[in-house]
Amino acid sequence: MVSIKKIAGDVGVSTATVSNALTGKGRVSQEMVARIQARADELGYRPSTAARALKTGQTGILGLVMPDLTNPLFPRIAQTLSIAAEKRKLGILIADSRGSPDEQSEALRRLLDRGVDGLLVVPQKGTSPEPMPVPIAVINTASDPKNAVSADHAGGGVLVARHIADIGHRKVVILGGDPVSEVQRDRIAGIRRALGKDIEADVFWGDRGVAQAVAQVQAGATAIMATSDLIALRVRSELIRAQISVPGQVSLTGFDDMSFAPIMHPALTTVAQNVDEIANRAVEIISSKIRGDVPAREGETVPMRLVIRQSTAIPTHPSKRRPTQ
Amino acid sequence: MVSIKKIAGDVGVSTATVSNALTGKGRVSQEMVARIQARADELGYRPSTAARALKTGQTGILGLVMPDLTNPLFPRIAQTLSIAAEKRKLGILIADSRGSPDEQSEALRRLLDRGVDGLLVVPQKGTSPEPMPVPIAVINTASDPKNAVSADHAGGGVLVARHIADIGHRKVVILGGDPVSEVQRDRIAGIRRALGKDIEADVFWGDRGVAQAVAQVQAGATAIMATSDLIALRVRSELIRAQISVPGQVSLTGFDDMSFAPIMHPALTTVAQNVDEIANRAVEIISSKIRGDVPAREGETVPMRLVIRQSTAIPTHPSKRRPTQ
DNA sequence: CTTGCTTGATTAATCGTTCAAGCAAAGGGG
DNA sequence: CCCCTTTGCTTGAACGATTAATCAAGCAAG
Repeated sequence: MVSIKKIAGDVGVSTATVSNALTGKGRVSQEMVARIQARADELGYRPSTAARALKTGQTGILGLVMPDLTNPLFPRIAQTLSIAAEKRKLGILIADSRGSPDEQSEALRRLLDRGVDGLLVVPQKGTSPEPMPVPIAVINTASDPKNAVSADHAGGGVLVARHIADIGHRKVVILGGDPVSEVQRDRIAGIRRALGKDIEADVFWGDRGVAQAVAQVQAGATAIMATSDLIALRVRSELIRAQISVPGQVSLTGFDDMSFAPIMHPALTTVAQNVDEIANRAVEIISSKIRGDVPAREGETVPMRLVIRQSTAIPTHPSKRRPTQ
Repeated sequence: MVSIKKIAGDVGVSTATVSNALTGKGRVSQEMVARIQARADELGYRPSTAARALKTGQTGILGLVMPDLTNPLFPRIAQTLSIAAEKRKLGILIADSRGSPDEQSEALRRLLDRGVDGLLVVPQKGTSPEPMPVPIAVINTASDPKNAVSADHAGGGVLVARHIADIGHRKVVILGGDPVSEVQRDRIAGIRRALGKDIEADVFWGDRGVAQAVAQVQAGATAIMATSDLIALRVRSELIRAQISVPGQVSLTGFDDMSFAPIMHPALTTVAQNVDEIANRAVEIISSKIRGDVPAREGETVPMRLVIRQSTAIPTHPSKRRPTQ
């Protein structure tokens, strides 16, 4: 390994000067900087992150904790996060909290032991991580806007609900996966708010809810609004089994615009998160906190985007349609 | 931050003794070890990874490079990898090579700069990473078995093909996504081998291939074997549009057992990778190389598993069935 | 009583970098 | 001609651990 010392020896200066020249900090003449740079390049010098970390107390590494790396949204988050982090010369160390809050704390501890400079946390359903010795950015917790960046889940709910209302549905089913999830509760809250009281809406949850939703369609509901594409796909299967066509007899919507949403049949109308924006803001928050600045736009929510595809349509049976005002 | 020095001062010994006591290396009396341990626990001592890394030259961090973090298989790989690594007290730093071989090299370089002890690489389609200054484990390259661990893609092909043959199909379509991918070529090779020459099989590729496959079904093919669940789902949509039922008129198979495979309709027959096994072996290879041992079972391939669901069935039309011998 | 071995601890160097403090030379102002 | 400031570089300590070398003491054997 070629160190600063080697370069110093070759060029005939002290190590401090080399350090200064390379980092652009102290006072070094233009000419000297050039000579040192040149030699460094020749030797293929790479600074030792370990030494630097030891001296400065900063590793340049961010820890990323996800509730379950198996989460279908994880790839996109991880990717954008890693790109955003890289721009700021930060690395990302991953940890999996495997479903349990205890494991989440464990994961955080492990990351801290590794000396991360900051933490990016997508918290376990229903938990909010305790205060940490390093800056932390919480992703997608709806409730607590402090140092958190989240999609506007309620706003997303409003978007789909309005779409469904606009095209004339008046009896719908809302289908959630797990009532523990704040995110899903927020989405539902948004949906209900936008539906208003003109429109009849039942809320069902989980696997049992899927069956209930189908039954409700047979009882006259014309739209099913799922809080996740995964749930929507499950419903879709049940609907086929029950010989109910989409969007002919019932409209179907999801959330998150997962990989399969555009290629399933019919292509699913859904609400997409602006993952890029979220990831960038999260990293931005963290890195400004690390620098000691006050992060801008902290706590602001990121708007979602309605993606209208083929799974939603005007209710066929005129009697079920809402009269246009 | 509490350091070894603080503990040494408190207990009244030298830092060397503390280091020895805590790591269990040199010669320290039982009693002294206990006292030091106790004090360390009281103070909540955490060794500085930076200092250790600087001195020993080992960071305890593995770099993970994936061709595209958006890959639907990534979550499972990342999760198992991170668990496997953690067992061996290793961390995982991620990097994304964003589709291009150049970016892949870039990503590798960045990880090396961060001082990783080893590299886990899922290579870009059609590339194999050049020799590296640290141990490397290549995941899912079919061709070069050297320090690589891969699913037995060809074997997986054999499995589905045999299944399809067994239930009596005799005219089938094989549908690939991208001919550049060695993995997909291997899968197809396995399929063809197992089909033998009794069975008529056409191979199509990409988006255009989807349409061709559907046409071929209309011309009498009774099964479509896709090299990925994603492609299978796409075909499924086209089949619905063409009013062709699955598995009634055509059987459909995929690869990889992705999240949506069990919940789409009909549930997809597919071939699953043993992701756990692959990840564990990869980490095992790396960590034994780091320790300087010769890794066991290097280059061996990991068997795939056929998951039979509802998308495959005996061809309905007797004339299209293969006569049972 | 001397020699030699074992045990349990210490000393001091080292990893590669950063950074405050210091210092010599040059230049400018009075 | 002297003093002060600026420039450009050096000195040396420090970060927190590891580790080879050393050493004192205790004990057994001869």
